[in-house]
Amino acid sequence: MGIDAAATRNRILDAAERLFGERGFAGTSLRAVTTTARVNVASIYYHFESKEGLLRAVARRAMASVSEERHRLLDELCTRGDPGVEELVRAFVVTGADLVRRQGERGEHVARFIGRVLCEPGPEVRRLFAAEVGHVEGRYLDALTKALPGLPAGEVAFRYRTMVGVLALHQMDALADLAPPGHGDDIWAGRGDDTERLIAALTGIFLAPQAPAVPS
Amino acid sequence: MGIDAAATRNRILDAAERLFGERGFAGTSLRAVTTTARVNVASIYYHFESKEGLLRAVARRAMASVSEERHRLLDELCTRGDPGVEELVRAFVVTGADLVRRQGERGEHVARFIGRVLCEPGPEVRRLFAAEVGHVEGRYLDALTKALPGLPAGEVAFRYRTMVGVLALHQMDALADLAPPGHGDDIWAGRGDDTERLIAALTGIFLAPQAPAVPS
DNA sequence: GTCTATACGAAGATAGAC
DNA sequence: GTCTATCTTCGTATAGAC
Repeated sequence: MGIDAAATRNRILDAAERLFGERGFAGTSLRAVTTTARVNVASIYYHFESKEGLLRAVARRAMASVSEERHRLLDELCTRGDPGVEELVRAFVVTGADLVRRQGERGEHVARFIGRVLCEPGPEVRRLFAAEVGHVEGRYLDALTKALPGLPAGEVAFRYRTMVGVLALHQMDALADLAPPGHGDDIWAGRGDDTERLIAALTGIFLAPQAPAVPS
Repeated sequence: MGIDAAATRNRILDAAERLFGERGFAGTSLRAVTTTARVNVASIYYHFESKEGLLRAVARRAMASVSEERHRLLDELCTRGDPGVEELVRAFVVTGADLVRRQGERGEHVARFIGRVLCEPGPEVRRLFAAEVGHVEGRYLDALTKALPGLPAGEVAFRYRTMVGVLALHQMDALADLAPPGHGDDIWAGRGDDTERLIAALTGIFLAPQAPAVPS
């Protein structure tokens, strides 16, 4: 693969990452991608085989960015001894902002894209996501479990996934839109920097007492 | 509007509710809707003006079902004096299960649909959602604020919306899919009845201490 | 008021020249 | 590797029959 081939591939990935994030997968046509990437429709099929192949490639790249960032933040945190719950949550939440700081605009696209991918398409992509970020997830789960003695690992995992979901929605601004016209505008500004309240709320998830066992 | 016209209308609404919930809005073609509803393509345009009009109609009907259920549960709760945080969260979460119990399969469709609608399309539909369920939201916010003295109304609203988001993801099984192959299958069964752990986690959100003010 | 038939464009995908 | 041309299918929407 020549240098310009790689460049083409990357332009396609960049465009798709942004558009999928903004309009969703089903809502984005390949033609929209090729237009903003200034490439031919056929080149997508050459490089990625199909629209879904493109999605997978974008997803893998985006996850890789996030995973890398998460690993870095976690490493940093662990040099100062076993981190507490809130520190772990903070590191997790801050990843997005950190990505923006390090990668500029692309960081936002990555965050949006991941938010979308997490709730839009079929389960397949979510499972790809799960497989791709498995390593970091494992480290986080271990650290959280250690920080939360008395809470079974299964419970920690459940709450971890809840956190992932909340962060995804937050990253695509889905929560801010829920403010109702009459009641909410004044009591919740929305769109501000909600990082701190987000961290507080998510930490609360982990610190909640264990649910009573259900007979099932 | 004749009796069979209303029947056609309802068949369309039922089909759309289910399909939008399963495949998303952009991912569902009108042809798919008309096929499962056994009606002609034109009848959609006759009854709903456009695809988006159909979405709005489906959304309104679904919200109405949920709102009604929520009001009922909240009424019931308030007859026994001022409810606590956990009781409120439980009533909120249980609505989905209750809807299934009362409406059968349709309850599941409604839940899925609302989950989708909440995170898929543009902000417009989310705002429609917000407007439509505004009344119940107001009552819940009031009750929660009363149950949480010391937590500013804005903070309660933020956390309430976080709860709505988590429930939406949960209702479309988005969270269960995140279990990674190697690590999670054993420690979190997924797909079980997670109602109790969900209630515990969400209650934790509200009981978390307030975040320190951010300079902004 | 409701359905049949169909127009029209856009979508995903491919073959083959360069 | 990249682009042109084209195929097929599907989606939205309408005009007109009943």
